[in-house]
Amino acid sequence: MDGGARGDMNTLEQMKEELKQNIGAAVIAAGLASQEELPEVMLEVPRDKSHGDLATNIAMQLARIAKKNPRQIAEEIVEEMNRNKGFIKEVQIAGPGFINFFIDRSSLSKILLEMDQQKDDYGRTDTGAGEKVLVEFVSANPTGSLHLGHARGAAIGDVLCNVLETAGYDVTREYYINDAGNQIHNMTLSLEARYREALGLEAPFPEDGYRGPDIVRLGEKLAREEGDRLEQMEEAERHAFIRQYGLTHLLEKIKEDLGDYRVKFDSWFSEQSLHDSGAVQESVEELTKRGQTYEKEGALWLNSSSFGDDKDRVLVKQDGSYTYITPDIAYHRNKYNRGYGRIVNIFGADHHGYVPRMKAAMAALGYDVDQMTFLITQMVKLYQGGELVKMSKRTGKAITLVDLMEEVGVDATRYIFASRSPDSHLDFDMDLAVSQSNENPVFYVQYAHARINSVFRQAEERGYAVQVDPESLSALQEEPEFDLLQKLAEFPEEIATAARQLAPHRVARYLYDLSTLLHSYYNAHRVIQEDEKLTRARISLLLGVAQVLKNGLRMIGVSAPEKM
RNA sequence: ACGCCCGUAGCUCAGUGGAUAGAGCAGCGGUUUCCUAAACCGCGUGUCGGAGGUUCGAUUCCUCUCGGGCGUACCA
Repeated sequence: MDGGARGDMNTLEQMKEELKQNIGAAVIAAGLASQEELPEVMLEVPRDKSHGDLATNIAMQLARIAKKNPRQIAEEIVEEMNRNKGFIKEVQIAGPGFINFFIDRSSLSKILLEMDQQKDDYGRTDTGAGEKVLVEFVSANPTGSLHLGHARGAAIGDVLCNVLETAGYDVTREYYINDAGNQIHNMTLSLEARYREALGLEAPFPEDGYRGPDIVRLGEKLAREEGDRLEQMEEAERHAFIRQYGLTHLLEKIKEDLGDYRVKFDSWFSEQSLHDSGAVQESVEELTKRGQTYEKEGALWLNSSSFGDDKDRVLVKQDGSYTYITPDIAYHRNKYNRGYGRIVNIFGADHHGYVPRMKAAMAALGYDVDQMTFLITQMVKLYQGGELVKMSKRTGKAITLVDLMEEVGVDATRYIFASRSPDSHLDFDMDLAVSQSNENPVFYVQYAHARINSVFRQAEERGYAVQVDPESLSALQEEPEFDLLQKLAEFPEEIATAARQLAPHRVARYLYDLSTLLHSYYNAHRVIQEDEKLTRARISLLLGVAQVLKNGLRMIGVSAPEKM
């Protein structure tokens, strides 16, 4: 905890809390419901401004309990509340029984003072109460380059982690390295073949090999560095060497590319370490001890169908080796044992079949499955020149993360992925993403930030101090100014909601909406003008907007330029 | 066959147990002696895929159904 910034409710939250209590008290005072019957009072910001600044549907919720029609109930609640007004300027009953509250606008400008205190911390809440959360994402096999799907997973995972942190969770970002299975053997054979090709030797390519250009390049590099020395080795020795060489370099490249993409992990967790420590074997033994395994046809099976899986799964094959699921069980068991209250796994849709399996395994081990959430990111289709770009695993042809960063840029790529719901099937339009025009939404938000800074530069030239001036705030009287203030006040709650719903794309939407308000305001009202007090007030307001844009863009990993 | 995701305006996508379902793009028409026009303002008759059900109220929840994507190994 860092003192004042976290934990304190901001102005809007205080108002809402106070109002909720007043409403609840009024319901009881009017004899409409007892304390026990009282539903939770819901207060929301109506879409339509003519419906007030805050509204509650409590009267409708009470219809059954009080056995009266909602409008009648609303009347009685309002009757009780009239003695207790405060910051509420006006109350109206509308529609089927909504109670709409209109806020005294002058009270909202206080938010700018809070923001001025909190600066980069504005938006933080203690919603998560410091709960430990492990977020595993990307976790691509170290067998080649990261592609389009990983780019989406990386962006969503990273933004989600930022959101969770801002909402007061204690987040660990983890990448699970599948450095022990069959696919690594495949990588080894593929790299060996490319190495031999680079030496000009006859080299049949393995059936299920990795055909990407990255392995070709790595094979050439290996040939340059080692010459034909490896050819003199025993096969086992050579494979061990190539395997390690490939793993090291491919993983390094993945780290480097993710770094360029502004994604950093706290932890790189090796599958091999689970084998080395005996954790895999231990997990099998634990499941057996719990009576959740059985032998059949020479294999060891997990009784996963008793825990919601379609069928039972093999843990140890006839030949004594593990299936891929077994080390994964050890891995997730390890996550639980590290004491995380919440475990979030972000997977691509092509692996979603794995979810019931892993949940079943954890349930069989006696863990609380509800602590573990799987966030599935849906497929990305890439369009270029109006046509679908085909990917091919067989030929290794695929658009990589590096391609996207080079052709589209990190800001636009991250913004596009971050602004879509994880479970929407995404059409990624390269032409639109690259375009430097108003078609590209990332510029819209960045431009709002740059515009404000441009105003600040002008203001400074004219001798204004670019800082919040508490004395001037009463000059903010225009409708769009109130809209902006209200939007700014909602920011912390928006982040908290995004965290609770594991919905990082809400942040991008929020920033877009805020930018709309800003651009509209900018076009309608001049910041710098004759009236100095008003000018100072508007500078104060824009400082708040710039701060939230900056904080929000930082959260989605997009730059906030001061000039464009 | 079964499981998961999606189906909302011409296109790309938001959204929600509530009031008249929204935004961008595309299209049409306006705005610049004025802090950046990458902007703003105006113009939308949508079976919220379809049918039932729960509810005072369903696009939202449940069931069924149609269409698309993905997945269902002693591969990973």
